[in-house]
Amino acid sequence: MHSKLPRSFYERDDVVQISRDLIGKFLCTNFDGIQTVGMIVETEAYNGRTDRACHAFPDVRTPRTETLYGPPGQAYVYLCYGIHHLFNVVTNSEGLADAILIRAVEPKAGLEKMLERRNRNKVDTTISNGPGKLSQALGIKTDHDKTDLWGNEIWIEDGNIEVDENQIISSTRIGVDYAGQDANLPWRFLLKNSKWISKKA
DNA sequence: CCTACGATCTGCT
DNA sequence: GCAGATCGTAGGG
Repeated sequence: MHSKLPRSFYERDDVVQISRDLIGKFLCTNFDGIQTVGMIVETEAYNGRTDRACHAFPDVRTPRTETLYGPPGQAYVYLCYGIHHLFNVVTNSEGLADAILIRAVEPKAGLEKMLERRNRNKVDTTISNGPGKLSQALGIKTDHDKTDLWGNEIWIEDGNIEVDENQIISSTRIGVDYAGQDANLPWRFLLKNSKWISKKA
């Protein structure tokens, strides 16, 4: 049985642990009656209070970061480089701006639709091996910012894939050089031996 | 108002 | 390996 992750999954206070727990889970979307599914193989944790790399650090409330301060279990989708829609999961409790960036998925269902959205004609790893690419493949845009993850458009399922702790690799996060020392935090998590990740650890 | 730049991707060399 | 794309956001005047 595949079941949607409950609100309690996102409400926990350790964003790093939740990032690990998301490896192997299924990210699903359903727009206009067409479902697409990808297994999460790469994540990054961002802590709103201690982490310079987080958009909300140290306590920056702006129209954009309001989502991060909102309820856990919602999507935080923002535009990067004016082109890419990056999908994050808000965690912890309301008022605490923690989030997890989903960086890569292994396509599992709705491959035809993913190809169409990506403007490709053949499935290979480049279909979804990066945060901008997977959002495009799954049809996620900034319009979906603040979407609840237990609704009918975007959700995450437990696909009952057993992922042992030693199957998860950690490394430093990508593209956060601006964060000084915090760029060295090992808060990127990868499914070992997956060919669907964005870059090797 | 104005400016600088980004949790990236692609195509070309 | 590298430059260009492309625009919302944040911060300063």
